[in-house]
Amino acid sequence: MKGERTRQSILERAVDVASLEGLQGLTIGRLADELKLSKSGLFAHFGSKEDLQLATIEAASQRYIREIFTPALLHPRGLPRLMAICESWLSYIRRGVFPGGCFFAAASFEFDSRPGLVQERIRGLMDDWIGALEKAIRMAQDEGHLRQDVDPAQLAFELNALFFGANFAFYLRNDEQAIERARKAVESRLEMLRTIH
Amino acid sequence: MKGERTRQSILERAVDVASLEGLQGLTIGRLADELKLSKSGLFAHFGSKEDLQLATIEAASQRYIREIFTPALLHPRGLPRLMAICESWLSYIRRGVFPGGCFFAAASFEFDSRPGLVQERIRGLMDDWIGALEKAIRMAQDEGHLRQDVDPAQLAFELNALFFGANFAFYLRNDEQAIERARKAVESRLEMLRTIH
DNA sequence: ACAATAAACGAACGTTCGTACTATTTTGTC
DNA sequence: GACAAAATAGTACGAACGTTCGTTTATTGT
Repeated sequence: MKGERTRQSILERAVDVASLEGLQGLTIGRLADELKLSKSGLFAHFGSKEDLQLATIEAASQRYIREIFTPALLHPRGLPRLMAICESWLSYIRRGVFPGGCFFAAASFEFDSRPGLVQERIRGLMDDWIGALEKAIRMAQDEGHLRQDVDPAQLAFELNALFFGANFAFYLRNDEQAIERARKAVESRLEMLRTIH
Repeated sequence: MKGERTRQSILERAVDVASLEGLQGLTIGRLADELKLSKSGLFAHFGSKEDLQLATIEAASQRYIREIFTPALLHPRGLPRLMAICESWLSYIRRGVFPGGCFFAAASFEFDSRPGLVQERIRGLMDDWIGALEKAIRMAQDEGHLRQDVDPAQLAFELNALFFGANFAFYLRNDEQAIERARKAVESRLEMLRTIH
């Protein structure tokens, strides 16, 4: 099937454009021009703008998982894996996996007050992401690496906040030290909650 | 002058709409409809869409300063004032000062990769905000409330990240506990960096 | 090779966008 | 209350939006 290949190439580009201009700034005409496709030919792959947005979110999710999660799973469960996830996240910002910064941070703020299918999907994926962080934290407790009195939801909240903060400072403020600052904050927080010092 | 009054009422509404739909989702036609003005009548107050966006940012900035900064300045300089700023920020989210969540968090992520006057203004205001946080931290050091080896830029980064994280969790994830989590994280961080325990 | 199917195109739809003009109403001052 | 100025309305424009349609070109399976 050639259509599937075309669809994938459309979505790869759509993810990049959306990370730069937002999911609402992602327009079918512009996307078609950039890919040298006709508007109608591109449109036929999706059927509606909302469908295109949803498909773009799925494609971004795959990239996210591939770049952040899969590599981190190679590390042994417990604190090493949790730290690998954090490292992975920060390097994902530095490497510019999405040209406009973290796709999901941007989408989260863009759609946090816009009910609809798009919001629901973003919320679902962010729930998954925070849930995965919490799971990694719980594993670190089970392995005896982190103190038992740590609240996984609390720590996941804090780590995620530092990630978003790094994205903000790095991309908007052009603060080259942002990533280093986030790393330092993550490390000192985890160091404080370790069982063995 | 009646024009100035009209302009202010336009901007008040523009700030609310932009916090919900973004600065690019803020359209002149829609704004005119909501305010029962003609498109051209409204447009005449600004002269261009970009000017409207810039004026909206200024109006949002005034609201931000009024709601967060001015009340905090009533507290004595040093740790009390720094904590008041943090409290003020979190209550500003809970109170829904902007209907779509923090205007500047949203604008920061919307324009972090879109060069232009709007981005420059947002960057400038965010620099001011982080700078104000750093200043409050330095004052707390000068007053002997915070340890001298604290890096103001590092702590300001962390506090701001927790604020943005709270905004994210509260508005997108509907996490009622988000604000409490942020407060806890802020308090434990400040507690750790105090001179006297 | 050929028919069946899938994919892409081009033109047009109605709507909304931002912006430019001109006309009309409202306001403040003498 | 007349009059200039300021504020608002009205109309129109070209461009871009998402979407639909009928047609043409490529690809596939036999």
